[in-house]
Amino acid sequence: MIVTMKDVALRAGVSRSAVSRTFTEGASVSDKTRRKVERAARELGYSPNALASGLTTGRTKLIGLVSNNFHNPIFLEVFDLFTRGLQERGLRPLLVNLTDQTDPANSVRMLRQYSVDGVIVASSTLPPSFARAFKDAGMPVVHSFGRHAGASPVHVVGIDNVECGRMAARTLVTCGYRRVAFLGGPEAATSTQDRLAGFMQEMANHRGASVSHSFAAAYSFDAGRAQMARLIEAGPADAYFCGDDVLSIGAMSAIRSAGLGVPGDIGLIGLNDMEMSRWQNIDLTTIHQPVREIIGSSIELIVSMLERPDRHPEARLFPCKVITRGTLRPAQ
Amino acid sequence: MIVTMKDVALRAGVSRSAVSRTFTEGASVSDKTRRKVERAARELGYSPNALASGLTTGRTKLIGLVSNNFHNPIFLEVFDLFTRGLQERGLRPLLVNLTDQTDPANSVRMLRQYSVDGVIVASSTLPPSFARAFKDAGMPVVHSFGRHAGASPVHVVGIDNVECGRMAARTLVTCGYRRVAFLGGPEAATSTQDRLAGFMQEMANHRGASVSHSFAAAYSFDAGRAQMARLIEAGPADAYFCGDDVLSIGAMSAIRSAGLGVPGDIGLIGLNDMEMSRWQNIDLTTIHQPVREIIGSSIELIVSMLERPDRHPEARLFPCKVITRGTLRPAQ
DNA sequence: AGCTTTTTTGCAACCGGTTGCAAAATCACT
DNA sequence: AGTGATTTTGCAACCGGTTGCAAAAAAGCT
Repeated sequence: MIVTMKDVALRAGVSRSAVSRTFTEGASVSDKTRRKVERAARELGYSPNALASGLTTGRTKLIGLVSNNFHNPIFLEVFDLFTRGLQERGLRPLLVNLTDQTDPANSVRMLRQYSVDGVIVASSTLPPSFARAFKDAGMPVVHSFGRHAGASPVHVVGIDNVECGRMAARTLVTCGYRRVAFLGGPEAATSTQDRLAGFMQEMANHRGASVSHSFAAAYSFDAGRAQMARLIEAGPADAYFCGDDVLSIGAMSAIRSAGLGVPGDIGLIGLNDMEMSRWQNIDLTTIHQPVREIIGSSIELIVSMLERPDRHPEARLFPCKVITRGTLRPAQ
Repeated sequence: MIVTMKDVALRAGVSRSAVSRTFTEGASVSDKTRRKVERAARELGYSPNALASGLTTGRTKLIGLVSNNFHNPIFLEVFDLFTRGLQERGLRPLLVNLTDQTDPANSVRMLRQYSVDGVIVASSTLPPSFARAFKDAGMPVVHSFGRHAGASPVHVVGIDNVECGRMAARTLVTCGYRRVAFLGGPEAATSTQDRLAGFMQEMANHRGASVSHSFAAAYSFDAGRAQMARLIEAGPADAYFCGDDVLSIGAMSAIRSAGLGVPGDIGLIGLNDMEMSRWQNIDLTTIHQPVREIIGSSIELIVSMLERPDRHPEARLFPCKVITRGTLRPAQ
């Protein structure tokens, strides 16, 4: 059934080594035998078994793509870009879906069993320890959308969440809001903590303003809606910086359900600039995160790690910018 | 660095075979040696290499997950459910992102190189020939969200698109619309063709009504918006059955931008019932597609194919139902 | 042509596992 | 203890490739 190099060698009248060499970049083969082999391979429909070759070379061209964000619409774009980018470089994404219960050790073992060449952790909510677990197991790792924590032992590619918090605060102040608040994602998420920190830091420069904060249970529509409903009940602020776009949309829904208007009664600014934020019936003012650049850079990093696994870990942070749409009143 | 069965064998004072048998279900090992081996394995942090074992057993536990729908929000849920479901059964999804240019032969070769145990094609727009290419290459295949075409040579799990077309037509008629139309996805997509056929078929029973149809360039917000803008320009129908939910939302956006109302001036019914369709600022009446059941069934099928690869191909179609929300006027 | 240098080639060992087979060990029984 | 049946074990060959090494072939030179 399955055609191996032995079959090709036989048909081409050469040794198995010759076949192997024909299919390995930069190996020494004469044009004559290469042609013979290629012809035989074509006739037999042969293509080398990546797994078998990975066994000896130690290179499987498999990259673990680890994530726990399977509910945030922005991750559809993330998966698209990652899979495309990896494919273009001849790499294969092995997808790992981390549910809340999964033990890091478990995924580490799993990816080691498949001897992946590297791991991309794509998540803004996983703690840094997660990426480190892979590194400790000896695999090249890049943490995309991760937190840049002091001297991280692994590569981190993402945005400066603290700065985003400041940016949101400045924007709200510029629009003349006085009673502002942060409606964060899950309290434990590093991204939430950082955005809050930046937000508070910047607001501290504006003594006249009143600032508060609270957290939604998840980065999700329902969580945003529920939390905003609670806030309205208790007497809401004038404007909210929401942990991300889905959360913002949930909040918007709660506001409208309460008979209030956006931005008339309450202003909103999100973070991510996911595709649907520009949909006309959403039209969310938000902070744009350069997803494409982050992913491109992550892939570039993991590829370079394949050659130099000991490459010194670095943090690559990309600047974000405010996209003004219709959920904040105009700047004064 | 990497610990192999030889190391474990040495440490446990047994042969390599003994180690192998300890880790293979149902092999003959005495409790005594099993314990010795397990202890040594634990101390060394050993876990067997899935690729090496796949080489001899012919089972890699890798499943190719092939899709081209990386822009439709419903596919985030699809990927989530597939990866979870496969993981739970000890299988690993190898993701393949088909761009428009990719040649079927190419992906077939690629997946053969990694000797995947099976392939799940998850797409409503790919022609049946695509799934067949994998089957012809000798891999177990399931086409999820595919078309049930007469005697398909591969397993198909999905919905009856023709019946959905009829269902949409009946719903519009029941609501009293007289000038109705189908706003399809890409004309070439099998799902579009089938939905159109069913829609026309059912409308043929209602001679008083006027029916028309047109197609959007893709199942996307922009395509839906653009096409609806064109339709409004030319004088729109009273209600539209849209190819899917994203398309509907795009259409809705165009309608509102034109100063018209939904469902006041134009009614809309979508298909998919993706998560955001129930978001309060969208609130789309749509036909629910039982994604969870389709995926569960697909996985069950592919798993059963692992044991009996020659299993006779079947079509599993799940019933859909109309979810009434706010984009059609109430039934009369 | 004869010699040296360079390129190409096949052999054989190896990657990390699995498995048929026969020998060794254990068990059950008289 | 001795016998036969049953279980456990290690050997060795294999899965589909790669690669160091030395021999063979080709190329370059006088």
